[in-house]
Amino acid sequence: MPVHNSDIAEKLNHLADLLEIEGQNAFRVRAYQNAARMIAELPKDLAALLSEGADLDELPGIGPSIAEKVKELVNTGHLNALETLESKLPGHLADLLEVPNLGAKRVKLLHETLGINNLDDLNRAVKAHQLRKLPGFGPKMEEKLALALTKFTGEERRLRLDVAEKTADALTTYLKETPGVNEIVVAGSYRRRKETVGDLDILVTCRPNSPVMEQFIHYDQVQQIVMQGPTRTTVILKNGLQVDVRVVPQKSYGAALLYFTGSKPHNIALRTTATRQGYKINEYGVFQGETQVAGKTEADIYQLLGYPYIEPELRENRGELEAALQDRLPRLITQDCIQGDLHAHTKASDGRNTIEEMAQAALAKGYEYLAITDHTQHTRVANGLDEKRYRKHLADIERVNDRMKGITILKSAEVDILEDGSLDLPDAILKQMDVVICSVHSHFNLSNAKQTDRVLRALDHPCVNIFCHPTGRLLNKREPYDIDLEKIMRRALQNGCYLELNAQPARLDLADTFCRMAKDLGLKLVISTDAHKVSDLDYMRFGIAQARRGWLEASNVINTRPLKEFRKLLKR
DNA sequence: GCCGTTTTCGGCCCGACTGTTTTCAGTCG
Repeated sequence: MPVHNSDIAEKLNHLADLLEIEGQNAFRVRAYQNAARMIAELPKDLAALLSEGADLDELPGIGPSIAEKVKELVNTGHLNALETLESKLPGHLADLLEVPNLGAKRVKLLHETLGINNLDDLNRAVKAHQLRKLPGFGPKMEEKLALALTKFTGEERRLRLDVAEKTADALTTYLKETPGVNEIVVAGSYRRRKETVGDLDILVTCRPNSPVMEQFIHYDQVQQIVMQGPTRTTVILKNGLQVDVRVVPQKSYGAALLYFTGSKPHNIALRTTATRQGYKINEYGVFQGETQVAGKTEADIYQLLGYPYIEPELRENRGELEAALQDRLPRLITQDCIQGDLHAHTKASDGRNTIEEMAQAALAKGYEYLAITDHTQHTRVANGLDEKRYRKHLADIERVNDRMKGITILKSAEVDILEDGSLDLPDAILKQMDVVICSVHSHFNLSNAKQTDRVLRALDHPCVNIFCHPTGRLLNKREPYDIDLEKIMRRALQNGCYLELNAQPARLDLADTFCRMAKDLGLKLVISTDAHKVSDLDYMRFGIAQARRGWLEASNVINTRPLKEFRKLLKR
């Protein structure tokens, strides 16, 4: 069975957990966690890199020891070091680390004194009041753990960005009503525009004695107060989302914003640099001795340390600090660069609005063009069009196009790629389209080789221009299908076609790391909303955010081009 | 275990809050 990066990352994380419980050096533990994170984010399979003879310890965070372990995993499917450790510590012990307020030290103590090996054991011990006798535990901790265990599912809960946005908007509006509040900003992965967020980090500056924390804990959506102090309060909302509010003085605003925006690895890297330069960074500012030398704005801090401003979407410690020093930071794409949307449905298949309504909405956005891309016959659930209906639909598009001023409607369809890689409409019809986009909507479970070949065959069809939502994933709902995207990208490049970054917040497909892979390969992308109604055209901003996370510039995205140039780029 | 424009050895971000303490360890972000 092939070993994927996610499997390797999971094993390394498990190894890190057990080493931590065993009481190993914390930095050694972190080395495994760092490597696991880097590997999980890598767009290319390590197994493939190894078979090409690549030197793994050239990857950041991987040295000789971890490189050896990855090799072992890829070649044998086993990891001796992990298995040895599992023979000493029960395999499910690491599950306990996921329980709030339990870290390595406490888990070790529970295991050694009460023989607790898993969540069930912990449940029993809590109910039997055995914990309060242990050193470092007491009645309060026992109570907290009991409460945590009733809700604990073991699954990490991350909210889609668009869902989190609604929660954040309502809460910040409410907090702004507090007397004395100056600035409120949602930082964290939300500000970095990650596709999902685990919690909300809200930063507040206010006059002294502003009752903002009181206001916060009395928000009607608060279910539980996790902790409460003068500068930091954490609650869980009724929808399960954790929210942290931090209050800092105005002179620390930039430092606090930088700190709470993260990411953690970006901050650690930045602080390490600061230390080398004789400074200390914390959330209150940059300090030389006792003196604050920067901190009012983020830009001041970057500048002091010798960096240009780094956009939040880039702060993942994926090379942005090095690029900044060498003046190689991308000029990230912005929404006003977009000249047209290349993926939109109408009532003809599963959309809610007419061709004209969609075109009017696109015109109102200032677009020069809009492709109408209804489904084809094979996607029956979406009322896909067969040849006969499609011919009539083409005529409808032409009629509306003749009537409309100020925008060009492009004749198109989201053509199904069938299981064998053939297309769902005859060539004679495809040839009449201005642009042909195609997608996988069935047979998600093919092997990597078959799925890849299927799409390669579609890309080899001379009429095809764009391959849509290339991995088929639905965030929190459906895993991506197994496909070799690097091969797909190389073929697209070779054939003069493109991949879509689908801006639907439930898809955001391509992922940021694949956007960057495309850029590195020299393949341009299209950012499209896949709108099924007029208001969905607003999803463009999620696509733009994802593109920015993938280091894309306007020049990497073909629907930033005016129509005339765009048409030229479609020629294969 | 990883890493290097002070280093191939000796570092590795830094602070808030809680509970159990009698001055602090553990957890978390």
